[in-house]
Amino acid sequence: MRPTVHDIAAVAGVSLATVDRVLNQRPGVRGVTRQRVEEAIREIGYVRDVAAANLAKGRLYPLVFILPASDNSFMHGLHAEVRQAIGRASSERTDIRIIEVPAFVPAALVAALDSLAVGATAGVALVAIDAPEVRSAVDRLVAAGVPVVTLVSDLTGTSRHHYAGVDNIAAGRTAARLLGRFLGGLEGDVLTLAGSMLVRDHRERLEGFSALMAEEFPRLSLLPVLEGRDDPETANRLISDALSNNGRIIGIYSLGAGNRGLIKALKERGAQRELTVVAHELTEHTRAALKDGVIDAVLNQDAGHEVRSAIRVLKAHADGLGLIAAQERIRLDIFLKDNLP
Amino acid sequence: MRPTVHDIAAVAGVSLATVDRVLNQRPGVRGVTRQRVEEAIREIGYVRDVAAANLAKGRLYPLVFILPASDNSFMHGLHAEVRQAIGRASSERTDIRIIEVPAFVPAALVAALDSLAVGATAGVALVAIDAPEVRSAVDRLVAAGVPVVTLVSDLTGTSRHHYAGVDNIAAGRTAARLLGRFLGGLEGDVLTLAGSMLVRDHRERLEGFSALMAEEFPRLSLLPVLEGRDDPETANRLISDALSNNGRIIGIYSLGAGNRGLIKALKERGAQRELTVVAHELTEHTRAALKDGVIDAVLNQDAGHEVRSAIRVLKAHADGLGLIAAQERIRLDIFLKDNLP
DNA sequence: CTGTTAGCGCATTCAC
DNA sequence: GTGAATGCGCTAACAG
Repeated sequence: MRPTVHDIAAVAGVSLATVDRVLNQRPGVRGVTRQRVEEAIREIGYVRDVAAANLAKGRLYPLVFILPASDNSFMHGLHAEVRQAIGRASSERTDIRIIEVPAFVPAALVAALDSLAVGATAGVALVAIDAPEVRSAVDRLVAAGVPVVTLVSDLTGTSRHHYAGVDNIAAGRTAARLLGRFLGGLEGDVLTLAGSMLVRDHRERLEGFSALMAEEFPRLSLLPVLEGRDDPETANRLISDALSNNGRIIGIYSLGAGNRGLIKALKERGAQRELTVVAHELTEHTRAALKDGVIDAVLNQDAGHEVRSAIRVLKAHADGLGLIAAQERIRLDIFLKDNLP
Repeated sequence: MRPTVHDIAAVAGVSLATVDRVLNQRPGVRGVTRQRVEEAIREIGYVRDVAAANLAKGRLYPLVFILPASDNSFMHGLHAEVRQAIGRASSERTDIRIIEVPAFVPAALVAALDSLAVGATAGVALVAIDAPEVRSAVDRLVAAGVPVVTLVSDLTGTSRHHYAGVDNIAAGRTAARLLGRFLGGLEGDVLTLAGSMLVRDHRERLEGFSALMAEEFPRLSLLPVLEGRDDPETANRLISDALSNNGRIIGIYSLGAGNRGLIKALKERGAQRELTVVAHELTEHTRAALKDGVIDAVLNQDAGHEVRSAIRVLKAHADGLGLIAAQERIRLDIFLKDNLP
């Protein structure tokens, strides 16, 4: 049988209360006594039973998810995953609240972060915007002792504890290799469509894509990036115009959301053009386009995994526990029409 | 506050013991009383606190993993993941035992399955061999009330509760499309290397690969499958011979393990031949080969995920709980040299 | 058949 | 500073 607090108490020759004080680093124990208890703990190899502790404490984890109110399928999916997590709240001892903020507006994000009552929240997950004021707001929160996890888009150079999302530079490079190899030895122009260069994930994808393209596929030349604000309408217009004005385009990398608009534009061109297309995020739209052959590959991040991971990480951090690193790594999923889930 | 057994007892006007009997479907309760309790449960929306229940029971989950003693990196990795799970045993209330059996020997697997003391084991995970005697042994175990999960390779047509592994037909199709597209419009022969047609996963991969090749890449013709028994030496010899004897080979699909031998053969040929290669399972060998450009893509199943999933599923089944389906889906990972973990 | 009671491992009052 | 006692939600003897 695995040792308990009673065993510690017996070995150290103190009472349960004292053991507990030491375990939870609370004051009111003489240095010598503390030493004795800590030695006993090490000696018998005690490890705390978290489940029992949580039961006794009636512990709840009040978590906050700050999500952008973007009207695209990926963000809808992310919202849905958080709501599903809310549905599991009782069995996971979590109490999750969603704060919606306008997309791409740093001030709104800062306001949301600052609104959080420190002490009343055990952890925060946010889809970060890469702006200085957001950085400071995050740092303030962390300094106040609140665990913070970035979701989908990271915020480097801050003290956030963890990033639950894919490696976007690797994503860009992967997209470039797929596009380059799928195009064989062809020569022509490649179009890139982003949401906004304000968010780090999009910038990084573009960076990785451009770098590998330059290194390995010199016969393909990159057109200046288009910014569609992850909005289907805008994306549609931008792509349509570009295809009309440039007959040399043979490949497209859509690295943001709002692919509905892209797909519409591609379908309108129809069989006129043989294009190879790589897009991000598996949604009902990209899935259908993949099946139809309108899109050749979809790179994806599993929103459900990201949300579950963020929760695990925040909880673990809230009570100083360890994690299974491999379990928290968010993979870059590559979908062809053959391996759709 | 969420309702407890006390609330049920109060509403139903019975004692805790009776509530418990109903909750755990134990005898010794009159029909009417049972009804009354069940109604109270529904009325107040009670859900059992599993952690508290396990604490009170001192519950342990004695699980058994039956693994083949194959000498290849993938199986070594799988073993390692199970051992890591054993390291987490105390916090997960599991007691995991590994039974090693010779690879590809149905009788050994059957013996291992039959050796399991029913009642003393809360669940079994096994890398299945697709043979009739194995089927019956699994069915016997399930009939005796032991939850069974197949790992890596499935056993359809049995009553096993769950399969923790990838969709191997989809894997084969995906490999075919990658190879086909990477080869552009080239014409030539494609070689397939399997471990053994005895295991279902290899058969299915080949099936998916052949089907898609025939459908979409008629200019590539498939050579008869080679069986390397997942053994590096054998694989090396088979591949070397094939490459020497046939100059038309332009692509290779290695759908089993033992890739060390394949890679050695490829390196010996060196720059003499421009080959496009897709292999399975990310190991130190395939990873290095991917980086070197010897292999173009690696399809992988995350052994860690498979093991953790098998454990979650067995535990959930052992006490009749639900799962998060998406969390238990084992993805087909596609690795290019750019998105290696 | 049903109820009382004493834990599981830990945290937390409230005395001493 | 330290300890004894009580309870978290649930289960399992043991009585009745």
